This record gives sequence, structure tokens and C-alpha cells, in this order.
Amino acid sequence: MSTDFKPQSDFLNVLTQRGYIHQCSDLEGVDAKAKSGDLTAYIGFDCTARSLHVGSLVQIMMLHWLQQTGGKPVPLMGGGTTRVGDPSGKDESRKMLSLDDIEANKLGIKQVFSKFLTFGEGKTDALMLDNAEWLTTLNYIDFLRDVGKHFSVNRMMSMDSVKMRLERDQELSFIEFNYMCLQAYDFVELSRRYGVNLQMGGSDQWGNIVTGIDLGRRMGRPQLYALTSPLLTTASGAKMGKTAAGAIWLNEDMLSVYDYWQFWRNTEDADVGRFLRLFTLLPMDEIHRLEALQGAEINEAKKILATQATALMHGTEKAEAAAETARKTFEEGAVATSLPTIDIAADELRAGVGVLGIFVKAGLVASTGEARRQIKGGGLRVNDVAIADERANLNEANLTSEGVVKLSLGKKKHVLLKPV
RNA sequence: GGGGGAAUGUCCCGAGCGGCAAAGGGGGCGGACUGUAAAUCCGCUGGCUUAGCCUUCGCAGGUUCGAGUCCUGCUUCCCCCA
Repeated sequence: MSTDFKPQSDFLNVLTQRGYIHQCSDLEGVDAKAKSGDLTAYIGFDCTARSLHVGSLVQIMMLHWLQQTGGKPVPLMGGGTTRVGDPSGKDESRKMLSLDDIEANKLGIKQVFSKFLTFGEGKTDALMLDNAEWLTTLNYIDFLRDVGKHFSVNRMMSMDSVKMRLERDQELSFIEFNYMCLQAYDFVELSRRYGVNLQMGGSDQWGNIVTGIDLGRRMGRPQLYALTSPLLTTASGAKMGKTAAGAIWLNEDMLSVYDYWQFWRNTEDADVGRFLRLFTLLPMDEIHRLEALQGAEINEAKKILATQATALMHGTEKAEAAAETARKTFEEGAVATSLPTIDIAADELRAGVGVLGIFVKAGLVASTGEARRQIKGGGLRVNDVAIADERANLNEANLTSEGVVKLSLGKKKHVLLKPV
């Protein structure tokens, strides 16, 4: 982003200081709107999974700050656009989701917003919308006549995302063009119906958003604005929140609070400051203090990051419980009974169960084959003792004084086995 | 419409004289070292009831003791000519 701009509004001040801004179509324009309390911004969320993951968290936080600084946030469910599918950045087209799946996903995704936004009828109350509201009733011919005539294919061809595909001889399907048009139309429709004047999103959405601004101008809407956040990667270049174990989901039924806390606790040193700004509400001077910590001391900052970020999502109580579980597990080496737990029938345990199967059941390894391999590499432990023999059995003798068996993969992943 | 190429381990990229569970990367997981970090080094990276068995190289057939590899047809993608 341009550097010498000095925002007047609280909104842009916060976003600038905390590093949320990658590109903006008109900083002065957005600033003026924000200052006059006249800023209504939306962000679209695809309904492709039952839960959003940390990749969407930057966007959610932007909506949060907008509301805190006097603007009106509008999370938009892509109930309509998900039926088409956004092919940007994909090398093969996404498989089509059934309407039932999309509905179910929508319900799952919605939950999370109430934790970050206040909904209601007031001026700065958040508004939850779904583009199925206007997209599903769209008539193709009408759409082409009223909206389609405003799209300049010439202009769309010159967009980076499109140009890149063409230059690389990569497939660019017709559906992708349509997705762009629908998203642009969303912006205009939101402007008409709800007075939305700003669309935010990840940096990969820039082209789509600007197309919307252009369409708004052609269709006689008041000036619309675009603001994107940087694409989040870790300091070592990996995509945020993607691990082999799975995405870092926001919904508790997809990822336990403890694992969510652990995700933040394991932040790389170089990311701590950035993440504190983006994913906590801590004041800036506190963040400056924390990110200045050196060496092992930075672990204190990581714990604060983890607890703060987890508290935003799951509440302070659960966040602190997760922090305490981690403290017992890692700092005391004790068995914290609050670790993720699976049940086993007491009779079954009495009879003895094979160690391979039980690690699979605990979800620590994907197959007995992987369990075997991990045992060879010294990666599986029972009550903190590495398993030497893959044919070993567990029985009541393995119960700790807490009445559980602690199963571990590596040094960080633990599951308790509890007889019932 | 004609001609030429491509599809490989269900994360990706990619080698593969008829003997192949299939080279090599990346990514991931584990071990060592650390600070639950990074970097580095080492191991692993189809499934199972594991001295063995089963399933994998776009799809369907065929040749062969034996096919990722050869033949035929099909599908999809790319390039060149029209």
C-alpha cells in the first residue's frame, strides 16, 4: 500500500497500524466515509465447508474492527455463488456441491460471526446476508440485458488473474468469467438494497472486487470502494492454517479448543508480532512490548497470543482452560485430564487391546501401517514411554493414577484413553 | 476436419529398457538438537489379520508366464495445420 497516507478515521488507523491493508482503491475516499460514520462494508464467504478456517480470520477481524470504529459490517454468505464455484487459483474445477450441503455449510459458518460481531437493527449493527437472496431468482436473459452489457470483456482480459492464466496456457473456464460477474453484481445489489459502499477481502479477491466497482459506476451507483488484506503466509512461506492433519477450523466441533490454542502457541518467532496485531485485540503498546521479547522469552508472547486469539473465538474461560491444560502437559509433564479424550469400554480394555488399533482409533495416525512406521521411528508413546513392540497390548495395568492411558504422537499431540 | 503430444503413487511436481509397491524432488509426519520456535542433520511418507496377502500408473479390452511400459478402442487436456 502507499506509505505516506495519514488516515483521519479510527477505522483506517486501526487497519493500517495492525497490518490489515494490502491494497485499497481509494484510501482518502474510504477514510472520509469512515470518518463521517457512513461506511458499510461487506465480505463474501464461500459455503464450501461446514466451518471456516483460520484463513478467513483476517477477514472476520476486519469486520470486527469496522464495527468497533463505527461502521456497519455485512458478512455475506455465498449461498448463491457457491453453487457456481469460484475457480480462481485452482487448477481443476471444484466439484459441485449439492444444495443440501451448501445449506448445511451455511449454518455451520454463520455461527462464528456472532462471536465477533453484534447483530441487530441499529445503525452499526451487523447484518447477515446471503447472495442466494438475489442470485437464485436471476433470469439469464434479464441479467445479460441489464447487467451483462456493462461488462467489458476487454477489461476483464487485462486483469492479472486472467492474463496470467492465458499467458501460461492454463484453462480459464467460462464459469470463472461468470463467477466474477456474479460477485460484481453482488456488490451492486448490496449497494442498492443495503447501502453497502465497501467490499473487503483477501488480496486474491482484488480483481473481482474492482470489477464490482466498475460495474457500480456503469450502473449509476454511488462510488464504491475496495480494500484487501495481505495473503497470509507464515514467515517460512507456508500457507496459513494448512497442515497435513487438516485445516485449522474455527468451529469447535471440527477442531477442539485445545488444538486451536496449540495452533497459535506453535507460531514461529518471526510471526508473533504480526499475528498479535491481526488476531488479538491487545493495544499496540502491549504488542510492541511482547514482540520485543528475545530468545526463549518470546514463548511468553506466544502463550498470550494463543490465549487471546482462542478467547476471541471460544471465550475466555475455554481459552484459559486450554492454556492450563497445555501448562500441565508441557511444563509439569503431568497428565492433564482435560486433554482430548476418547472412550473405551472397560471390558474391552480389561481384555487387552492392540496398541496399533488404539492409536488409529484415537485419530493420532491414519492407519495401522502408519502406526507401525511411527513405532519404528520412535514416534508413538504410551504414558510418555516410547512403544518398542508393535504387537504390544494395553490393559488396565496401563492406567495412570488419573484412571486414563495417555497416548502420544510425537511430543505435542496427546489423546487420553478413558475406560467407561 | 487433419497431424503431433500428454494423463504415473487420491497433497503437488515428476522419472520410469516387459519383472514395479514403481527413481528423484517439494510438502507432510516422526527422531536428534532446542524454547512446544527457526535453521540443520537423520528416518518415514499405498492398505491389511505383515516371513505373507491385497489394491495402485486416465477408462475399457487385447498380446504375454508376466503390462505403468506393447497393441486396439474410448475419455479429457495441450500444441500445430485447416
